[in-house]
Amino acid sequence: MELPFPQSRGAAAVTTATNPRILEHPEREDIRLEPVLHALSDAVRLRIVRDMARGEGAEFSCSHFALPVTKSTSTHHFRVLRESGVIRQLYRGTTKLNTLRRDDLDALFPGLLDAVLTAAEAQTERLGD
Amino acid sequence: MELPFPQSRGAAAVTTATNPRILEHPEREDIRLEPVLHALSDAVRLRIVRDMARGEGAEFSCSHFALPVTKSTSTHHFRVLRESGVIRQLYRGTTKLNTLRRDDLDALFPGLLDAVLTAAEAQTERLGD
DNA sequence: GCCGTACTACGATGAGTATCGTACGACCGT
DNA sequence: ACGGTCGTACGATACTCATCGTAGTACGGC
Repeated sequence: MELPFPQSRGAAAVTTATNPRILEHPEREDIRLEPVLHALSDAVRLRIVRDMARGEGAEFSCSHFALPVTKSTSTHHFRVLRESGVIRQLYRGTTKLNTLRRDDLDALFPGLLDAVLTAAEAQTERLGD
Repeated sequence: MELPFPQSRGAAAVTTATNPRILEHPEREDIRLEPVLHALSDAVRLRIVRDMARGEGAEFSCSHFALPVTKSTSTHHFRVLRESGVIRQLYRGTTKLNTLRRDDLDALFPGLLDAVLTAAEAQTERLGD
Protein backbone atom coordinates (compact mmCIF):
# COMPACT_ATOMS: atom_id res chain seq x y z
CA MET A 1 0.00 0.00 0.00
CA GLU A 2 1.23 3.45 -0.87
CA LEU A 3 1.62 5.93 1.94
CA PRO A 4 -0.30 9.19 1.47
CA PHE A 5 2.50 11.33 2.92
CA PRO A 6 5.85 9.70 2.26
CA GLN A 7 8.38 11.61 4.26
CA SER A 8 11.51 10.52 2.46
CA ARG A 9 10.27 9.97 -1.07
CA GLY A 10 11.85 13.14 -2.39
CA ALA A 11 8.72 14.88 -3.62
CA ALA A 12 9.52 18.38 -4.85
CA ALA A 13 8.38 21.49 -2.95
CA VAL A 14 6.69 19.68 -0.11
CA THR A 15 4.82 22.05 2.16
CA THR A 16 2.30 21.77 4.94
CA ALA A 17 -0.46 21.94 2.38
CA THR A 18 0.76 18.81 0.66
CA ASN A 19 2.19 17.07 3.71
CA PRO A 20 1.07 17.63 7.29
CA ARG A 21 4.33 16.16 8.51
CA ILE A 22 6.12 19.25 7.25
CA LEU A 23 5.48 21.81 9.95
CA GLU A 24 4.80 25.43 9.23
CA HIS A 25 7.01 28.05 10.82
CA PRO A 26 6.96 31.83 10.60
CA GLU A 27 9.93 33.24 8.70
CA ARG A 28 12.30 35.27 10.79
CA GLU A 29 10.94 38.54 9.46
CA ASP A 30 7.41 37.49 10.31
CA ILE A 31 8.07 36.87 13.97
CA ARG A 32 6.33 39.45 16.12
CA LEU A 33 7.07 40.54 19.63
CA GLU A 34 3.60 40.27 21.12
CA PRO A 35 3.01 36.60 20.27
CA VAL A 36 6.51 35.76 21.48
CA LEU A 37 5.85 37.43 24.82
CA HIS A 38 2.50 35.72 25.01
CA ALA A 39 4.09 32.35 24.29
CA LEU A 40 6.60 32.93 27.06
CA SER A 41 4.00 34.13 29.55
CA ASP A 42 2.72 30.63 30.24
CA ALA A 43 4.44 28.67 33.00
CA VAL A 44 4.49 25.38 31.13
CA ARG A 45 5.88 26.92 27.97
CA LEU A 46 8.41 29.00 29.83
CA ARG A 47 9.67 25.86 31.45
CA ILE A 48 10.02 24.14 28.09
CA VAL A 49 12.01 27.06 26.77
CA ARG A 50 14.24 27.13 29.82
CA ASP A 51 14.95 23.42 29.54
CA MET A 52 15.72 23.87 25.88
CA ALA A 53 18.01 26.82 26.52
CA ARG A 54 20.04 24.78 28.95
CA GLY A 55 20.77 22.31 26.16
CA GLU A 56 22.33 24.99 23.93
CA GLY A 57 21.12 24.23 20.43
CA ALA A 58 20.41 20.59 21.07
CA GLU A 59 17.35 18.89 19.69
CA PHE A 60 14.80 17.51 22.08
CA SER A 61 11.84 15.27 21.50
CA CYS A 62 8.56 16.48 22.94
CA SER A 63 8.47 13.55 25.31
CA HIS A 64 11.88 14.49 26.69
CA PHE A 65 10.24 17.16 28.80
CA ALA A 66 8.46 15.81 31.83
CA LEU A 67 5.51 18.15 31.81
CA PRO A 68 2.67 18.23 34.33
CA VAL A 69 0.08 18.01 31.56
CA THR A 70 -1.26 15.37 29.23
CA LYS A 71 0.13 14.73 25.79
CA SER A 72 -2.67 16.59 24.06
CA THR A 73 -2.00 19.68 26.11
CA SER A 74 1.68 19.31 25.50
CA THR A 75 1.09 19.23 21.75
CA HIS A 76 -0.88 22.44 22.12
CA HIS A 77 1.91 24.24 23.98
CA PHE A 78 4.55 23.18 21.49
CA ARG A 79 2.39 24.45 18.68
CA VAL A 80 2.01 27.83 20.37
CA LEU A 81 5.78 28.03 20.71
CA ARG A 82 6.34 27.04 17.10
CA GLU A 83 3.72 29.35 15.61
CA SER A 84 5.00 32.32 17.55
CA GLY A 85 8.50 31.64 16.26
CA VAL A 86 10.15 30.67 19.53
CA ILE A 87 11.02 27.11 18.55
CA ARG A 88 11.55 25.07 15.43
CA GLN A 89 10.07 21.62 15.07
CA LEU A 90 10.71 18.86 12.61
CA TYR A 91 9.80 15.24 12.42
CA ARG A 92 12.45 12.61 12.61
CA GLY A 93 10.70 9.35 12.20
CA THR A 94 8.10 8.99 14.88
CA THR A 95 9.47 11.67 17.14
CA LYS A 96 9.40 15.42 16.77
CA LEU A 97 12.57 17.34 17.40
CA ASN A 98 12.48 20.76 18.98
CA THR A 99 15.10 23.47 18.87
CA LEU A 100 15.14 27.00 20.19
CA ARG A 101 15.26 29.62 17.45
CA ARG A 102 17.88 31.50 19.35
CA ASP A 103 19.59 32.97 16.29
CA ASP A 104 16.34 34.38 14.93
CA LEU A 105 15.19 35.72 18.29
CA ASP A 106 18.55 37.29 19.05
CA ALA A 107 18.65 38.91 15.64
CA LEU A 108 15.18 40.37 15.96
CA PHE A 109 15.04 41.10 19.67
CA PRO A 110 18.59 41.41 20.98
CA GLY A 111 18.90 40.48 24.62
CA LEU A 112 15.27 39.60 25.05
CA LEU A 113 15.57 35.84 25.30
CA ASP A 114 18.54 36.07 27.63
CA ALA A 115 16.75 38.58 29.84
CA VAL A 116 13.71 36.33 30.06
CA LEU A 117 15.84 33.27 30.83
CA THR A 118 17.84 35.11 33.45
CA ALA A 119 14.67 36.48 34.97
CA ALA A 120 13.15 33.02 35.08
CA GLU A 121 16.22 31.59 36.78
CA ALA A 122 16.30 34.46 39.26
CA GLN A 123 12.66 33.94 40.08
CA THR A 124 13.20 30.25 40.69
CA GLU A 125 16.05 31.14 43.02
CA ARG A 126 13.90 33.68 44.75
CA LEU A 127 10.65 31.82 45.12
CA GLY A 128 11.73 28.24 44.87
CA ASP A 129 9.03 27.96 42.23
CA MET B 1 -22.42 65.80 54.14
CA GLU B 2 -19.45 63.73 55.04
CA LEU B 3 -17.54 62.03 52.30
CA PRO B 4 -17.27 58.26 52.67
CA PHE B 5 -13.67 58.16 51.47
CA PRO B 6 -11.92 61.43 52.18
CA GLN B 7 -8.67 61.34 50.31
CA SER B 8 -6.83 64.02 52.20
CA ARG B 9 -8.29 63.76 55.69
CA GLY B 10 -5.23 62.07 57.10
CA ALA B 11 -6.86 58.81 58.17
CA ALA B 12 -4.28 56.36 59.51
CA ALA B 13 -3.41 53.12 57.71
CA VAL B 14 -5.72 53.65 54.77
CA THR B 15 -5.77 50.66 52.45
CA THR B 16 -7.83 49.48 49.53
CA ALA B 17 -10.13 47.73 51.96
CA THR B 18 -11.04 50.96 53.69
CA ASN B 19 -10.72 53.26 50.70
CA PRO B 20 -11.10 52.20 47.08
CA ARG B 21 -9.22 55.28 45.99
CA ILE B 22 -6.08 53.77 47.40
CA LEU B 23 -4.99 51.35 44.71
CA GLU B 24 -3.54 47.98 45.49
CA HIS B 25 -0.12 47.10 44.09
CA PRO B 26 1.98 43.99 44.40
CA GLU B 27 5.09 44.47 46.51
CA ARG B 28 8.32 44.22 44.62
CA GLU B 29 9.00 40.73 45.91
CA ASP B 30 5.55 39.56 44.83
CA ILE B 31 5.98 40.53 41.21
CA ARG B 32 6.15 37.47 38.99
CA LEU B 33 7.60 37.06 35.56
CA GLU B 34 4.70 35.32 33.85
CA PRO B 35 2.08 38.00 34.59
CA VAL B 36 4.56 40.68 33.58
CA LEU B 37 5.17 38.99 30.24
CA HIS B 38 1.46 38.51 29.82
CA ALA B 39 0.82 42.17 30.55
CA LEU B 40 3.39 43.17 27.95
CA SER B 41 2.10 40.74 25.34
CA ASP B 42 -0.89 42.91 24.47
CA ALA B 43 -0.41 45.55 21.78
CA VAL B 44 -2.37 48.26 23.58
CA ARG B 45 -0.57 47.72 26.87
CA LEU B 46 2.81 47.49 25.20
CA ARG B 47 2.15 50.84 23.62
CA ILE B 48 1.23 52.37 26.96
CA VAL B 49 4.45 51.09 28.48
CA ARG B 50 6.51 52.37 25.56
CA ASP B 51 4.95 55.81 25.82
CA MET B 52 5.60 55.82 29.53
CA ALA B 53 9.19 54.71 29.11
CA ARG B 54 9.85 57.60 26.76
CA GLY B 55 8.86 59.98 29.54
CA GLU B 56 11.50 58.64 31.95
CA GLY B 57 9.86 58.54 35.33
CA ALA B 58 7.23 61.10 34.56
CA GLU B 59 3.66 60.71 35.71
CA PHE B 60 0.93 60.42 33.14
CA SER B 61 -2.80 60.55 33.46
CA CYS B 62 -4.71 57.71 31.84
CA SER B 63 -6.27 60.10 29.40
CA HIS B 64 -2.86 61.30 28.28
CA PHE B 65 -2.54 58.23 26.11
CA ALA B 66 -4.57 58.37 22.93
CA LEU B 67 -5.62 54.75 22.80
CA PRO B 68 -7.70 53.10 20.10
CA VAL B 69 -10.13 51.73 22.68
CA THR B 70 -12.91 53.06 24.85
CA LYS B 71 -12.35 54.34 28.35
CA SER B 72 -13.70 51.17 29.96
CA THR B 73 -11.23 49.07 28.03
CA SER B 74 -8.49 51.49 28.86
CA THR B 75 -9.27 51.15 32.55
CA HIS B 76 -9.01 47.40 32.16
CA HIS B 77 -5.58 47.58 30.54
CA PHE B 78 -4.20 49.92 33.17
CA ARG B 79 -5.43 47.59 35.85
CA VAL B 80 -3.70 44.62 34.23
CA LEU B 81 -0.49 46.61 34.14
CA ARG B 82 -0.83 47.67 37.75
CA GLU B 83 -1.77 44.26 39.12
CA SER B 84 1.11 42.58 37.32
CA GLY B 85 3.49 45.13 38.81
CA VAL B 86 4.50 46.93 35.65
CA ILE B 87 3.12 50.32 36.61
CA ARG B 88 2.20 52.24 39.72
CA GLN B 89 -1.03 54.22 39.90
CA LEU B 90 -2.26 56.79 42.34
CA TYR B 91 -5.10 59.24 42.40
CA ARG B 92 -4.47 62.93 42.35
CA GLY B 93 -7.83 64.57 42.56
CA THR B 94 -9.96 63.37 39.71
CA THR B 95 -7.12 62.05 37.58
CA LYS B 96 -5.03 58.96 38.03
CA LEU B 97 -1.30 59.20 37.65
CA ASN B 98 0.70 56.36 36.14
CA THR B 99 4.39 55.64 36.47
CA LEU B 100 6.53 52.81 35.24
CA ARG B 101 7.96 50.67 38.04
CA ARG B 102 11.29 50.66 36.33
CA ASP B 103 13.32 50.36 39.54
CA ASP B 104 11.39 47.33 40.71
CA LEU B 105 11.43 45.64 37.33
CA ASP B 106 15.12 46.30 36.80
CA ALA B 107 15.90 44.95 40.24
CA LEU B 108 13.91 41.77 39.73
CA PHE B 109 14.46 41.16 36.05
CA PRO B 110 17.61 42.96 34.96
CA GLY B 111 17.59 43.95 31.32
CA LEU B 112 14.13 42.63 30.65
CA LEU B 113 12.26 45.88 30.35
CA ASP B 114 14.97 47.43 28.21
CA ALA B 115 15.07 44.39 25.96
CA VAL B 116 11.32 44.52 25.48
CA LEU B 117 11.36 48.25 24.80
CA THR B 118 14.22 47.94 22.35
CA ALA B 119 12.51 45.02 20.67
CA ALA B 120 9.29 47.00 20.38
CA GLU B 121 11.10 49.96 18.85
CA ALA B 122 12.95 47.70 16.44
CA GLN B 123 9.73 46.06 15.38
CA THR B 124 8.10 49.41 14.74
CA GLU B 125 11.08 50.36 12.61
CA ARG B 126 10.91 47.09 10.77
CA LEU B 127 7.19 46.75 10.18
CA GLY B 128 5.98 50.32 10.47
CA ASP B 129 3.54 48.77 12.96
C1' DG C 1 -24.88 73.53 45.62
C1' DC C 2 -24.28 72.36 40.73
C1' DC C 3 -21.72 70.93 36.62
C1' DG C 4 -18.14 68.96 34.09
C1' DT C 5 -14.22 65.86 33.91
C1' DA C 6 -11.87 61.53 34.93
C1' DC C 7 -12.28 57.30 35.90
C1' DT C 8 -14.90 52.92 37.69
C1' DA C 9 -18.27 49.20 38.21
C1' DC C 10 -21.10 46.09 36.19
C1' DG C 11 -23.08 43.32 32.79
C1' DA C 12 -22.79 41.46 28.20
C1' DT C 13 -20.49 39.42 24.45
C1' DG C 14 -17.47 37.19 21.50
C1' DA C 15 -13.01 35.34 20.99
C1' DG C 16 -9.30 32.87 22.70
C1' DT C 17 -7.07 29.23 25.58
C1' DA C 18 -5.58 25.56 28.81
C1' DT C 19 -7.14 21.40 29.85
C1' DC C 20 -8.63 16.69 29.13
C1' DG C 21 -10.09 12.08 26.93
C1' DT C 22 -10.63 9.26 23.10
C1' DA C 23 -9.65 7.88 18.74
C1' DC C 24 -6.53 7.92 15.05
C1' DG C 25 -2.13 8.20 11.96
C1' DA C 26 2.79 7.78 11.00
C1' DC C 27 6.84 5.49 11.80
C1' DC C 28 10.26 1.91 13.45
C1' DG C 29 11.25 -2.30 15.18
C1' DT C 30 10.93 -7.23 14.70
C1' DA D 1 2.44 -7.97 8.73
C1' DC D 2 2.09 -6.66 13.74
C1' DG D 3 2.62 -4.15 17.75
C1' DG D 4 4.45 -0.41 20.14
C1' DT D 5 5.72 4.42 20.52
C1' DC D 6 5.14 9.15 19.50
C1' DG D 7 2.51 12.52 18.40
C1' DT D 8 -2.15 14.60 16.18
C1' DA D 9 -7.02 15.60 15.55
C1' DC D 10 -11.27 16.46 17.35
C1' DG D 11 -14.74 17.47 20.56
C1' DA D 12 -15.89 19.05 25.12
C1' DT D 13 -15.36 22.06 28.94
C1' DA D 14 -14.40 25.65 31.78
C1' DC D 15 -11.93 29.67 32.22
C1' DT D 16 -9.83 33.93 30.80
C1' DC D 17 -9.80 38.07 28.34
C1' DA D 18 -10.45 42.21 25.21
C1' DT D 19 -14.05 44.80 24.07
C1' DC D 20 -18.08 47.67 24.57
C1' DG D 21 -22.12 50.47 26.58
C1' DT D 22 -24.46 52.32 30.35
C1' DA D 23 -24.79 53.97 34.71
C1' DG D 24 -22.49 55.73 38.47
C1' DT D 25 -18.86 57.90 41.88
C1' DA D 26 -15.10 61.12 43.24
C1' DC D 27 -13.24 65.37 42.83
C1' DG D 28 -12.32 70.27 41.42
C1' DG D 29 -14.12 74.61 40.04
C1' DC D 30 -17.75 77.91 39.48
